[in-house]
Amino acid sequence: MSPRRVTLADVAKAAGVSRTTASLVLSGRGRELRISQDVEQRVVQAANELQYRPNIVSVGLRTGTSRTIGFISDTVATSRLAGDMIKGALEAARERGFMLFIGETEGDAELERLLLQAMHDRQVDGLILASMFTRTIKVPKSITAAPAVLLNALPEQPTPLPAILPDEVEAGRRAARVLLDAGHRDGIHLIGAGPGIGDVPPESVAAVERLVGIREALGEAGVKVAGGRTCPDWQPEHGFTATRDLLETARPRALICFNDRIAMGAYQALDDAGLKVPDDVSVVSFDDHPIASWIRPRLTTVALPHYELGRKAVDVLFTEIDNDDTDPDRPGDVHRVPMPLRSRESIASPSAAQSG
Amino acid sequence: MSPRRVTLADVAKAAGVSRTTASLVLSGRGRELRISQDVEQRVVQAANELQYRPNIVSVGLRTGTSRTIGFISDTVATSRLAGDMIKGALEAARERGFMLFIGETEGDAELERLLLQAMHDRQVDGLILASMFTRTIKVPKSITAAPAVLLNALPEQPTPLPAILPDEVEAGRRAARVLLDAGHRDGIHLIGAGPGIGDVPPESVAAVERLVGIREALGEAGVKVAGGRTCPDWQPEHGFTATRDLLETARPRALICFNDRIAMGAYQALDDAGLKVPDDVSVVSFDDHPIASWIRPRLTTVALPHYELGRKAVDVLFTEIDNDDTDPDRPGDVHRVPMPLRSRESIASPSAAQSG
DNA sequence: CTCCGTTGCTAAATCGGGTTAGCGCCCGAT
DNA sequence: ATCGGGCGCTAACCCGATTTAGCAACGGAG
Repeated sequence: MSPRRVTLADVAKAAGVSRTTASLVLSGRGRELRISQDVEQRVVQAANELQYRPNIVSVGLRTGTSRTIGFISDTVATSRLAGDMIKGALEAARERGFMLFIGETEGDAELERLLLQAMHDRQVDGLILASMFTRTIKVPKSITAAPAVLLNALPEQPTPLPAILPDEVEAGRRAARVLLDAGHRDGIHLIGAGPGIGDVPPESVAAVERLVGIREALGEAGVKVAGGRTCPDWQPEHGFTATRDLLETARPRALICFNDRIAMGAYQALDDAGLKVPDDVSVVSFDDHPIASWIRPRLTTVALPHYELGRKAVDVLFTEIDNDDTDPDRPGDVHRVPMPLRSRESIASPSAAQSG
Repeated sequence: MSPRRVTLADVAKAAGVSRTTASLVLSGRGRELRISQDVEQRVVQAANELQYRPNIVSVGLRTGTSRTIGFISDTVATSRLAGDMIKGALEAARERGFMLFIGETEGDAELERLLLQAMHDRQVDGLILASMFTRTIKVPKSITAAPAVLLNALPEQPTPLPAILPDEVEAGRRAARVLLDAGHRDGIHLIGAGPGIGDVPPESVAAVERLVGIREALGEAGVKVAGGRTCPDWQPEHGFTATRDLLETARPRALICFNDRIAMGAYQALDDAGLKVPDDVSVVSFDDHPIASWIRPRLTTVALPHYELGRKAVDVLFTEIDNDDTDPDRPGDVHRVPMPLRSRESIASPSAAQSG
């Protein structure tokens, strides 16, 4: 096919030295092993002229490394979420000269096992186990063959693996504070979870933590949640029905929607009821999904930092790779990545209208 | 760290044979090379008991392959588009025991060069060069080091690389036919491109081809496009302003929007003007973005088959890998993947109202 | 009895690097 | 003249597989 790759032997021959010498010079150990300036220069020049690049496969065989990390997620296709997370991981890895293997388990444990095997067979230097929505996962035990971190997930059983998660509690506080700052005190309703601390969809870490943050911040201001409705699935249609049902019995002044898709449904229900956002009802939400800036008025929302999560996962993974002396009994650190507020036009001060 | 991997030497020792024999048996060449049943059985059993898995890095060094393909795209983070494309490629690759390297160029030629290098250094068996929106790209010449295909992209200069693209012309015809079938003859306006064949955003293959298909299908039915407005960028806000401007001078009966985000903006403008979809105005669009089923009424749209595109790219790539005898002067085949219609609720027969 | 061919297996080379042990040379000290 | 030691470099082995070339044992033909 193409002209054979340039090998170290070619460089050595061109420079008139042994492969050993060429290897020492090019791996930067020439100085410490007293290779002469003259030889060093000849080797470097030969390498440049021949455009030599070391074959990473060969290096991998000798050293057991591959300059590669594996990114295993339950799905890569849900919204742009996955894309941004992968992008962050990709860039952080590239900065260190590492490539990314992508794998998708679709929640299938057997597939996950095969994928881990395939990655180990390729001698990955580390693994990222990612979930596309924040939740607890069962960590496969074969994971211990290489350093690993959990991304957007917490282990069901205690493990020494570090976890990288969005700071959902603080996000909840932030959403609540936006309403408080605008002057809201009454008629604050939740759509997607709540009002009680137990009213959350199963397995959703995000729901629990956001709810905790919301209740904390409101509580500190002496404000009570007026009501809340749990949605079985956080999709627009459920946001719509939950809000429509709410409007039959109450006149909310502000809605905290548990994600942007729910908020979109809420917008539709408010519109049907002839209520204007933000003049009649303020709306704040979570995620910063692309639609948040497509719907009108544009939605104020607390953003999931997907890109940063991906970067952070790689950063933490590299510290794991570097100090290999981790205590297998100490549970892994949990790293929280801040969720920034995106202020848009869906919040206003409560008018002098009726409360609910 | 972990107990050393089981190697072929371990299996050979356990079976009481040489590494050569073990290798022959396990690679299925035992029969042809007259290894006895007895020995074959001992080797297979030893391999199973020790849970032997060949080290792909080592195989790679010897054979020059890696059971890995590289997926290089301009960006992986735009909408779920990329995710589905990657997912399709991922599954098709996995079915053959291959893994996927992911890389992102961000449109930077230098980054692309480095990425290609990094992949060649890892001896990828093939490459997929993907674009996140259908367009023409400049093919880097170092690509020839391995079999490659273009995904969602056409080469600027003729190359022997095959290309995999959505069948946009047929999609255009399909969109037009939906309206014709519903009885529309007058007041059909285009939003995003047209009405003339040259009225398209630069570099957008999709715009040109969709427009061609639309004009063909309408022309065959003896129907003329009532008007069209080009959008500089296919985002909701531009769909909104284009539609708002249109409504100042015309009363359309049907809109063909060039993508779903534009259609979303069009919905907003129609709503502002007090026009109902689909009773006053029918709307058909392209892409089947998630929002198409979130907005109300749900949008009839001709779907981009991202998942299928990804699969197809891998399929075509493997035929390239298998017959290595490609003529470097013959231009590569162009494979078109059908774009299926998603019928929803945004189309109705034209009412007896005024035409525009 | 010798020669030859088949059968069943293995030694050794190979891929492309990294790493260890050590070789030859020159210089200064004894 | 001899010895010791630093200097500058290289031979040889290693990683874990595949593949080529070939060896030993056996049986049948001449």
